[in-house]
Amino acid sequence: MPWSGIKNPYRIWISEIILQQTRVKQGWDYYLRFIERFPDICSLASANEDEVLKYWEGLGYYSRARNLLKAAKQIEELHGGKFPNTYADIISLPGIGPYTAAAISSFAFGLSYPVLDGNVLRVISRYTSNDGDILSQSTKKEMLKYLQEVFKKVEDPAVFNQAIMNFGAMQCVPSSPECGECIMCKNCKAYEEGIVNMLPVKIKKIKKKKRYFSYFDLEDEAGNRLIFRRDKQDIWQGLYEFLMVESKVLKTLSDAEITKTFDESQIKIKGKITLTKVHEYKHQLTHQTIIAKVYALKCKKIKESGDEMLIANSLSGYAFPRLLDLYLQENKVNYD
DNA sequence: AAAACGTGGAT
DNA sequence: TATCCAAGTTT
Repeated sequence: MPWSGIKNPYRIWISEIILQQTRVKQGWDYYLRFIERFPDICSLASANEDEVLKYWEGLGYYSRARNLLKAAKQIEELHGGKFPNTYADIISLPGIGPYTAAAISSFAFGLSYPVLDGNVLRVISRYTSNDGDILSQSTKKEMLKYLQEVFKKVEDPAVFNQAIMNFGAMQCVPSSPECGECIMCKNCKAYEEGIVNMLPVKIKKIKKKKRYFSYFDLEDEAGNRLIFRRDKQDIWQGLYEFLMVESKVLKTLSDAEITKTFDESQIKIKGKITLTKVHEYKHQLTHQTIIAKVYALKCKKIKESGDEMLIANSLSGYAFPRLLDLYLQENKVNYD
């Protein structure tokens, strides 16, 4: 990994945030680019949120990027720009929870805090044959208690944390681990009981809802486009999109309905709106399925409009959800 | 305390 | 195709 062996708390912080619910392969390039553009706390703290989000574009869980910026500012104000070196100060930063606080505390400062992530949860549940639901608070508490006991004998918390996570990622894998070759099998209770494949227990009930988005990508003859920043408490907060109407059911809008939508949004346009093409996308998220139609529209000129919207000639500085990023790439929109 | 938050790759 | 999973946190 690009960050292995690094002691720089800032870099460890960035890498740990990127790795939250994200595979190394997926986050690798993001880490390199992020570090290059924002090499230290100071450069991040003075950045603009749109740019930070642009560097996060496509990675998902965008609150991570927004919190990164907030935290950098907090470090500037409360800690004089120097990364805090106590667990209490670290966990008080936005975007940093128990796992990340323990990771930074041990990796950067050698403090004795056990990490408890998905890997560790799996390893401990098998090793101790604990069939509690690892998503429940009580099971996590139980396992953390177990680890804290173990940590009394741990000399190098950083090495131990790194080791147990790697062990989970490489040996004690979720499905069909090779227990016969495992160095821990002699003391593994789940192995002894023959229930390795039953563990860990995860009880989750996610109900997926379907949402239907109609996007209107209006471009004028000068190549200007109309975009909006998503600021509501919803998916993709802080990212940009075209004028959008959400509906309960899938529908195809007529030219008249499209024109009406622009009229109602009090957008001033010179010339008639003409439809070039309708693109369809299905986008799968954890808790919802987005079914989107993107109407590619042209007009003579987009005039100044309300302050919630933006008329942009180049879209390269704005972060878009993957769905729209795909659309922009497919249509070779001025996007650099 | 449960539900929401993204995306891509594996099963 | 559907579901699960990945170095979790916030509300």
